Amino acid sequence: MARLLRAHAVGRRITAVERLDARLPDCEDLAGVPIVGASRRAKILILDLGAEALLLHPRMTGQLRVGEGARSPRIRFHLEGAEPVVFDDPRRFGTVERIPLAQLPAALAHLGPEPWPQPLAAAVLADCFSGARGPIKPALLDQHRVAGVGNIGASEGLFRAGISPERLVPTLSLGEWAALAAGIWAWVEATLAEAGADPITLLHAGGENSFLVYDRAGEACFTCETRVVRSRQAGRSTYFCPRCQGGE
DNA sequence: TAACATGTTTGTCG
DNA sequence: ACGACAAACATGTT
Repeated sequence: MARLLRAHAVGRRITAVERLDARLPDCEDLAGVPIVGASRRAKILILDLGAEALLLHPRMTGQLRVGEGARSPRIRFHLEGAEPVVFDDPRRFGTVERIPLAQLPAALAHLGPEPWPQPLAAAVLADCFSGARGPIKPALLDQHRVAGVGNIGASEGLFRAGISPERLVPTLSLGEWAALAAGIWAWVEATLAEAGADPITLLHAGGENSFLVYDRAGEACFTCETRVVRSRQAGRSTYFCPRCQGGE
């Protein structure tokens, strides 16, 4: 989505903002403001508007679309010389926030380091989990430790690393932290490779995607044919191959 | 119908 | 103070 914004919106001027959901902030006064840049931190999209920053978080079901076709549009940014960018979000968990540009670092300060585009060094990743005692998978969802890994990414990263989601954090070796850093990185790469074909279309559970274990309970592991298991950790579904991710 | 859902924060409890 | 976890957000899908 950051790529989409860079390709489509950066360098253009906002001509009008149509807010269709009153829970989002009023953006009428952004008419005439140029979009200077677009970036991303964790899963937060950041539009640089010069004096302020616009933060968009898609959460569960939010998507960015260009032009018409949105099913549940919440806010529409009209641009000079281009189709509008629409924040389409049926479940309405997504957020839009306006902050002065100077407050941007503070607004993102709670986030742990990025596991992509540079894979985290094993020692750095291990450091992120200092103090954690419980199973690795729920800890991986904590944005303070590592940024941008959600429920799908945690299962997919652990599978690629060959580490059981039940493994207790203090028992992981340096080699396993390295494998996990590589596993998370590979998951992001695989996701972007598919999204790259059409930057507007996101991947969805149950749809066409490259999930190796997520949402595949009872199906054969692509590596060893063992049935993928679904369990529940901290109230969230976890998927794993009990053979490839053996141990505790 | 009931159960479950891709993300993240918040409050509660130990 | 810190870690762990259930609940909450609002709606759609199985």
